[in-house]
Amino acid sequence: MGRGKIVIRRIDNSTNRQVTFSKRRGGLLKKAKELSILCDAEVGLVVFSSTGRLHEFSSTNMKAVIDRYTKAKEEQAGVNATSEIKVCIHSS
Amino acid sequence: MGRGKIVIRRIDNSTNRQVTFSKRRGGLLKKAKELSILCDAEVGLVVFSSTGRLHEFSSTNMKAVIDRYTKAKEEQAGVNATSEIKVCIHSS
DNA sequence: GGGACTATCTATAAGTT
DNA sequence: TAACTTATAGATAGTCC
Repeated sequence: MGRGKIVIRRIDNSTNRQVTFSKRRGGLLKKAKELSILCDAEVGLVVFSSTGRLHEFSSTNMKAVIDRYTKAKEEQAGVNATSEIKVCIHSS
Repeated sequence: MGRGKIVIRRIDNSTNRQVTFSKRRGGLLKKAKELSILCDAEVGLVVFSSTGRLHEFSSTNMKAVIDRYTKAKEEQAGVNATSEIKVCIHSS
């Protein structure tokens, strides 16, 4: 978007990269917030700039999102483990 | 964007909410990826739909992002603790 | 570094099949 | 209901301060 089309690859010029980071980070955080409101979704977004600075958004609080994420992943792993067990039983 | 302007509030109609969620989730994930590439940033994004389904993007891997986030937060807390100690020393 | 501007590109709301 | 289409709102690249 903007005056010219750009290719999605690392911006070499560090000044331009910083400016683009600042603009797009704002846009991304805004859209994350909009999604959470419009669609009643729980969203957690963490961004570290190339200089190591942290920026974040969470619709509730980040710890809650991370905990929920971790649990969801554990459950997924559980399901996979179960299906692997089933596979073992079937193939033996 | 689109044929009409919308207000950012929860979409009541569940069908419309689901359609909008699907579209905007895609857009958000894409922009998160673009930011990470263009600006050499580390990004982690977690989205739970209102029905509880998990969607995610991470520029490296989510565990690494969460660990880095946790450490950054601990350091922030450390800095704050230090300044509070300083305040105590000064005021005593 | 941060705003303001604006031409242009992209995302998407609404409509259609 | 999910795709596909299209008109339009919104994001942003380039620019100047």
